[in-house]
Amino acid sequence: MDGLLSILKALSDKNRLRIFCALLSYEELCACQITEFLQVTGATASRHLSIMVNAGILKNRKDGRWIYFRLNTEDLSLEPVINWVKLKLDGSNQVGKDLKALKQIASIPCEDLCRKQRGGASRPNK
Amino acid sequence: MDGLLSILKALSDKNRLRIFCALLSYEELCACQITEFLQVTGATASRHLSIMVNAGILKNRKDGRWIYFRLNTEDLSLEPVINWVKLKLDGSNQVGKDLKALKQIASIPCEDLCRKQRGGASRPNK
DNA sequence: TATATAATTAGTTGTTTAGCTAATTATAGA
DNA sequence: TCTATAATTAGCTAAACAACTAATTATATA
Repeated sequence: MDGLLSILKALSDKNRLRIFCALLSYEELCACQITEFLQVTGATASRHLSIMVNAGILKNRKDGRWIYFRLNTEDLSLEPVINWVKLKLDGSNQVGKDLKALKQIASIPCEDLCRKQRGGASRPNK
Repeated sequence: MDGLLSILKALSDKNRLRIFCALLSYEELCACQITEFLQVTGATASRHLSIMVNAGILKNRKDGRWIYFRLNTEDLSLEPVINWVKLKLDGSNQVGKDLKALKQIASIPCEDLCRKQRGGASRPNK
């Protein structure tokens, strides 16, 4: 029961549910992309992601300085909840807006995105 | 998305998840039976139940002084989550203990149960 | 009609949690 | 090897929430 509870708690926060939905459409997303997507600090995004990883919902992989997150599709017992969320959020206004924003964010290389996040211009200005 | 979130929040509390599971095995349960089951005050049980009713997970019906709660099986979009929870909690130790306790509680008439809860003996002692 | 009582609602308290900034860790590249 | 930097962790604050007791509401029965 505790395992199920940790999954339910991981999904019962709006920002984490938005991450979950984003990863229904994107194979994987970098921490910096999720930070940009949620419009929170990197520390906050990182905490949300670690809650979801600890609950077994997400997996991650490291690629140099970047860490990419994806749904833990290896756990087949997550399939029903994935389908349920898809069913419930079909046509959702919020999801529509989020996917639109993600399309833009995913088109920016992580390097540029991170530069922007630390306050620089969106392109090197030398 | 807000509707889904309210369902997830309603299920992401241990006592409420226990109520949900109890109602997977019992067609309906009275507020006083759930109070006894959770071992909390009636006020606390009532609050949990109203959160679940507001989320659309439960329905209730009044029968005199007693109010009975049941899963809202009319909402077919709840089916996937019901099946998921069943799958996840199959063989759960907690559920086993709860069902055992419920068997005892459900065998007591509400009248006797309520008398016991307000501090009286389990049977009229006149 | 008056009293007893099941349930809910109001009000309070302690705990959990989401967000932030600052500090730390780990990796890439000069 | 040293510096820059992406991510995480630590520490803090404000908001959300679960539990309790007390007050209120609605129903049954003497």
